[in-house]
Amino acid sequence: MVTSEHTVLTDRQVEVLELREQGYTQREIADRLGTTDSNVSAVERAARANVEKAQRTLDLVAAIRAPVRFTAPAGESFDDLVDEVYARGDDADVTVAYPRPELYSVLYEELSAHASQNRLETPVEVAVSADGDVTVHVEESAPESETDGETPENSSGDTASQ
Amino acid sequence: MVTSEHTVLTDRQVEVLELREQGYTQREIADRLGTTDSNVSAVERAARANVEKAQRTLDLVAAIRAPVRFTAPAGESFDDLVDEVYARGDDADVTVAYPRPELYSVLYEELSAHASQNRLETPVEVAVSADGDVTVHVEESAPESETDGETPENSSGDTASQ
DNA sequence: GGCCAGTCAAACGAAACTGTTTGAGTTAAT
DNA sequence: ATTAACTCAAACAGTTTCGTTTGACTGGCC
Repeated sequence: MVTSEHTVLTDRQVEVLELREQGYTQREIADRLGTTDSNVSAVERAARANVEKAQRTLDLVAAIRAPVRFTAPAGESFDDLVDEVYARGDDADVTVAYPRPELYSVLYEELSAHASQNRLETPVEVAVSADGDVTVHVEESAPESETDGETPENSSGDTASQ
Repeated sequence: MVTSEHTVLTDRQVEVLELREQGYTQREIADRLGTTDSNVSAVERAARANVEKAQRTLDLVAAIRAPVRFTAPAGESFDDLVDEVYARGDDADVTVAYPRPELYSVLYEELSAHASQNRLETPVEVAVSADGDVTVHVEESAPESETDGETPENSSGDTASQ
């Protein structure tokens, strides 16, 4: 029973993930644990969601710690974006760890879904870490709901809310 | 405002971490957010704890996915432990990514706190990943009685506890 | 001594998350 | 058409975590 505590996973989730990795089907695990395959599916899904959250969290703090951070506006071309990465890196005394063609393809690979004709369709947040790694992140758009007029972010009210 | 969602951090925690990284004191942040320095301290502590949890979580799933996993018993010598790592690696067709002296020192560095006179003081869980990385983990504490029984039989009605 | 920056514990209500059940749905193979 | 393996949504009660407040505390530094 590997660990359990001090992680974002529960004991149950670790249990299921472990057995799953060993090749058991959800039904087999359900029988062993005395529950239903539906339940095992749900627990496994929650577990994998938590692992992804953990991964994203580390990406986030890496971005927070990055000495170079800026937002590339929608409409910017890939060429300009590449230029900007190098320029901002210079300003902060950071050496970007990729030569130009490589940086170009790295950016393209991760942004092609949000670009067309070599131009960004949405604003993109760019970070360059202290060791020159370049990371990009696309802000999610506001999720849609039946009722309009959402205010997902704080509106500068000092109302202590949680 | 980098991201927020789909991580293990709350908006507040990201906010504090971000401002902290930019060099503000807790009091300055408290004034800006309209709360107390004590509160900022608490939020920051929770945030850092969550980041550590995220890191540990990824370590855990790496261990779960590892093709080689075994528990070295208390009392085993470091030399035997090193031997065992190579032997078990061979069994699973995994090439350990360290030559002997290096593996020895890597293990020693991480286990010296739980060893004396070149022998383990507690059982240690060892994992070798598919690419040959070796990881160790020391179980926290033994809560209660423990029976061996490794047979994967349905043994009892374990009340679903969480 | 008085500041400054920060930590820690206990308490609180509010919000989020947990595993579980139930029931329906999908996809592929036989 | 049946089965196996799995997904998904909604609901539930129980647990955990959240931010916050209050108050006391530790070290440095002047």
